[in-house]
Amino acid sequence: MKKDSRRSGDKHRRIIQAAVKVFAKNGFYNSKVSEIARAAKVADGTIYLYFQNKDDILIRLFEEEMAAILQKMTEEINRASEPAEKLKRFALAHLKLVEENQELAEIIQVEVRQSSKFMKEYDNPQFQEYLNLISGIIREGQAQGVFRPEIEPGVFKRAFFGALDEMSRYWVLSLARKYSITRAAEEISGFFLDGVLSPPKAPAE
Amino acid sequence: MKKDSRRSGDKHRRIIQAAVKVFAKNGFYNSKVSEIARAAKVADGTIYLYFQNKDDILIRLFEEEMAAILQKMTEEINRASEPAEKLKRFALAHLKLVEENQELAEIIQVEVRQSSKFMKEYDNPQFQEYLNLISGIIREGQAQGVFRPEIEPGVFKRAFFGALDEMSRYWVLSLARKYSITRAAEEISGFFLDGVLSPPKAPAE
Amino acid sequence: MKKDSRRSGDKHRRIIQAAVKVFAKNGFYNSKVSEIARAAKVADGTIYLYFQNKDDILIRLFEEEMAAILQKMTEEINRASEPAEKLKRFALAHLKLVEENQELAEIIQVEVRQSSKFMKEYDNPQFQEYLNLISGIIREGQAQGVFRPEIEPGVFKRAFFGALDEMSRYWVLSLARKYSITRAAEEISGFFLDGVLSPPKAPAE
Amino acid sequence: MKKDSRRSGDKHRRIIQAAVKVFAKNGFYNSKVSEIARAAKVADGTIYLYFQNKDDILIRLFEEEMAAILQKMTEEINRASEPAEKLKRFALAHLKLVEENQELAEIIQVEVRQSSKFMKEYDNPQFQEYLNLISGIIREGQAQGVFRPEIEPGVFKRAFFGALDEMSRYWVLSLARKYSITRAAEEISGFFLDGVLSPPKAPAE
DNA sequence: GATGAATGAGGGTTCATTCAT
DNA sequence: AATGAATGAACCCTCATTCAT
Repeated sequence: MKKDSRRSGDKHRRIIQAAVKVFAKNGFYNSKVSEIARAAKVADGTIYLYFQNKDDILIRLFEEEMAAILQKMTEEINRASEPAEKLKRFALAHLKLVEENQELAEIIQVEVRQSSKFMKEYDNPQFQEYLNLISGIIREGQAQGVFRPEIEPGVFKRAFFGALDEMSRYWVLSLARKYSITRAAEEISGFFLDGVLSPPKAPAE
Repeated sequence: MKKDSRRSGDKHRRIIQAAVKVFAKNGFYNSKVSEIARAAKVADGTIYLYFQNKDDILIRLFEEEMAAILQKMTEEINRASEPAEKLKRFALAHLKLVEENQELAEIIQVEVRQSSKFMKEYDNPQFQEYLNLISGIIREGQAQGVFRPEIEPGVFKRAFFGALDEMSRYWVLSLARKYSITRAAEEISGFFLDGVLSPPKAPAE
Repeated sequence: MKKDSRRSGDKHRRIIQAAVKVFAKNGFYNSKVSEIARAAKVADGTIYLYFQNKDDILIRLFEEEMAAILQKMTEEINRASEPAEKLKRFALAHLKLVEENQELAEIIQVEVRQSSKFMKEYDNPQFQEYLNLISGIIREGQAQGVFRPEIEPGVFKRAFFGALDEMSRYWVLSLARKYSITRAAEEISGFFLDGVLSPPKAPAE
Repeated sequence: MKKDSRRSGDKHRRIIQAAVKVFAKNGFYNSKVSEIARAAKVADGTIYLYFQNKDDILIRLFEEEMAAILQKMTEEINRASEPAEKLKRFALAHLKLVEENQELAEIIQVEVRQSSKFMKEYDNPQFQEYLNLISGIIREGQAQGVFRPEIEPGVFKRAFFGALDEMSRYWVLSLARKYSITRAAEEISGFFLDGVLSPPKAPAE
C-alpha cells in the first residue's frame, strides 16, 4: 500500500545496516537474528532470503563495507605524491574513518577479528589489501630513497596499522576523547617518520 | 592441610588452565563449560564452586595471568637503565611472552577484547598498568632529555603497544613465521626510536 | 478457449504429477511445497490457486489417481467370468499396477496411510471400493457355490489385499526383485484358493 | 525430596512410553518433542540425555519394543508342535498383540513404515526376524510333508503377514470391531491352510 | 490467472546453571 | 567439597501460506 512498505528492493542494505548497529551494541554472539530483523523492519525469515545464516551476515557486512573503505582510502592517499605525506594522510584518514563509522569500526576490530579465527586464516583478502596500501607506500618511498632501505615493509605495515588501530580502539570503546584526531594522527605518523629520539645536538661549530 | 587443601587450590588452577586451552581453541562463545570441566578433570558443577559463571572464568583467567605478566615485564625492563634500551627490551619481551604463551595471547587479544565491551570500559586496571609501563619509560626518557619533550606518552603507549600487538597477532593466528621474533622486535623499536626517514645527507664541506 | 484454458487444466495435472514424484522421493512431511512448484514449473503461489493447502494436494492426488485405478481394475476383472479367475486377475493386475506406478504406489502405501490417521477414518471411499471389488468376487463365488459359504467377505478382502500389498511393498521399497511378478501373483492367488496344505493322500483302495 | 521426583533411573523407559502415546496420537511429524517431554514428566532437555534426536526416539522405540514382541511370539509359536497349529497360533497371537498394544501397533504400522524409507532399507533386522518366524514354520511344514513343497516361503511370509497386518490396521484405525479377534485369526489361518475353494464333491461311488 | 518476495509462527536442539545426593 | 543428571529458557532457521504487483 505504502510505496515502500514491501518489495523495497533495498532489503539487503537495510539488513546490513541494521546488523552493524545490533552487532556493535551487543557483539555478534549476543545479537539475535530477530533483533536485526526488527531493526531492519523486515520479518525474521526475510533475512534468510538475503543471507545464508547469521555468520553470513557478518561476513558479507565486512566484505561490503571493507570494499568501500578500501576504495576511499586508495583515493585518499593518492591525493598526495610524497610517500611521507601519503603515510600522514593514511593515518589521518584511518582515524577519521573510524570516527565517522564507529559502529562499523567496532565490529571490524572486535567481531571480525574474533571470528576470523573461525573463518580460519587471518588473511581476509580485503584486509590484506588494506594493509598493503601501507607497505606499498613504504616500497615507493624506498625506491625514491626517502625511506631507509632496510625497513621491512611487511613488518612496517603491521606496526603502523597496529598503532593506529589501538589508538582508535581507545576512541571507539571509551567515550572520552582526550586527544584530537588530527593531533593524534600527526603524532603517530611522527613516531614512524622521525622516531622519538631527540635529535643529536648540532655539533659545535 | 592434608590432602584436601592441596587439591582445592589445585582445582582453581586446573580450571583456569583448562579454560585457556579451550577458549583458545574455540573462542569464548563456542566453548562449553562442560568442555572446560572435562579438560580440567572436574565435574561441571565443580566449576561453579570456584567461579560465579562462565564470564567469570574469563575475567579471572585474564586477571590472574595478566598479573603474572605484569610482574615479569616490570622485572624485565628494569634490567636496563637507559630508556631507549628499556623500550627495546619491552618489545622483545612482549613478543617472547606471546610466543611462549600463544593460547593465552590469543585469548587476551581476541576474547578479552571482545568481551571488554561487556565489561564495558576498555580499562581494565591490569591492562592499563601494562600500557603504563610504556608511558613510564617515555616520561623517564623525556626527563633525561633523550626523548623529545613533545611526545605525548598517552598516545605513544597505545601506538607502541598496538604495533607489537598487531605483529604478534600475525604470529599467533598464522602459522607462518617469516620474521624472527628478535629481528621484528628490533625493527619495531627502531621505527619508534629512529623513524623511517633516511638520515639527511651530511652537509658537504 | 484459446491458449489459456488449455494451460489451466494443464497446471492442475502438472502439479499433481510433480507431487507424485516429490512425495515419493522425500515423503509427504519432508517435501516442500516450493519443491513441488519447481518440479511442476509453476510459481509457489500458483499451487494455492489449485489446491487449498499442502494436505489437499495429497488428498486430491490420491482421489484422482485412485479413481483411475479403480476404473482399470474393474475392467480388468470383468474380462474373466469365473470368480476364481477374477481373483487371479486381480492379483496380477494389482502387482502390475504397482510395478508400473511405483512412485504412486509408494505414496498410497506410505503417505496416504500415514495421513489417513488425520483424515481420521481409515475409510476412504475410493479405497473401500477397491477392497470391495475383492469382496464382490467372493460373494459372486459363494452364490455360484465355488467358494465356501462360511468365508467372511469382509475379512477376506482385507486379507487378500494385505497379502498383495505387503508383497508389493517389498518390491517398491527394495530394489531387489527375486520373484517375478507373474509368479508371485499366481502364488498368492494359490494360497487363497487352494491353501497350503498338502492334499490328502487318496485313500487306498 | 519425593523419592521418585528426580533421578528416577527409569527416564529412558518413561520417555519411550510417552513417545508411544504421543506418536500414536499425532503421528511422528506432528508430534513435538516438548509434548513427549511433558507426557514423560521430564524437561525437554532431558530427552537429549537419552536420545540423540527426535528420529532416534522413534528408532529406539521400535527396536526395543520389537525385541520384546519377537521374544513373546517365538515363545508363543513354540507352544505348538504341529506347523499348521503354529501358523494358527501366530495369527492369533499377532492380532492379540495388536489389540493389547494398539498405540504401539499403530506406530509400527504407520510411522516406522513411513520413515523406513529414510532409514533407507525396508529391512530392519528385527522386522525381518519377525517375518522369518513365518517362513520358518513353512519350511518346517514342508520338511514334514504337511505343506506343499512348491510354496515359496519368502512369498508366503509376506502374504501371511500382510493379511494379518491389514486386518489389524482395520481394528487399530477404526474403532468398530465387527469381527472377534479369535474368529478373524481362525479365518485368516483358514484361508492360508485350506484355501477358499469349496471342496470337490466326493465322487459318487 | 500467475508470480515469488515476504511473512512469522513454530519447533528441534543446545548448554549454562542448579541441586539432590 | 564434589558430582553430574536434570532443567528449561533461549534462539536459529524452516517453510506453508499470503498478497501486492
